Amino acid sequence: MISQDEAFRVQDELRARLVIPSEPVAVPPTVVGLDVTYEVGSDRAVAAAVVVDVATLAVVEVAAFAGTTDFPYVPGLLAFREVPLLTAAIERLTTTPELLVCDGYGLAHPRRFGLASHLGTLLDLPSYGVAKTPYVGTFDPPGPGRGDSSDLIDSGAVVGRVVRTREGVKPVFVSAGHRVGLADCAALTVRLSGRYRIPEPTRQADIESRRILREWQ
DNA sequence: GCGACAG
DNA sequence: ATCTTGTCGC
Repeated sequence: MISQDEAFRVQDELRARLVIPSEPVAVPPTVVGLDVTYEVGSDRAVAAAVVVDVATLAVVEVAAFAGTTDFPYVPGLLAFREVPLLTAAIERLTTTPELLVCDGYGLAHPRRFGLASHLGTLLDLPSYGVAKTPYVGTFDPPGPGRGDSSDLIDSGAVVGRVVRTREGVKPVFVSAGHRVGLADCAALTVRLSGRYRIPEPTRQADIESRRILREWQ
């Protein structure tokens, strides 16, 4: 396992490859939702990569990787815990991944390099993060309706958007990862959310990784 | 120094 | 993250 100082250096090196376009990018026909479920009291875990059709929100393909983590959970270093498992799951897909939807943050991170940015630059794929709870930054509550959103601001910079995916539910925290701008990420999050607060790709990845871990142990 | 801290 | 079902409410 690498040290925290080494992990910081890896983040600095990978951040040099980061590309955040200021113009909108085309929405791909499919996206890949990602999540990891851990076994209680051990370092065994299952990562799931779920391909979702953007037009219908239907699950097109599920791939998973069961293994062990070698890095503890450290806020700000989540990528070092989850990226090896997630990349292994992504490599098992037969569908070509076009855009990664991660459970966590991208640029809304203490060093502007969360899990979504890490995975995106490593695989050179468009990526962004959807988190369920705040981490860095301040924000005003978004309006009450589906699609309402507000800026997530850290150190004077807009690092993400707080997005209401359903009327009357807690918002989610969206930030760009790599090769996609924040406005696209926020709009896509609303498009990818149907009946639930969590957008379908990461919601299905959560469900699948749980189910596979349950059957695997 | 103290508390807070994605999953 | 994880331990966990039903239940209240829109």
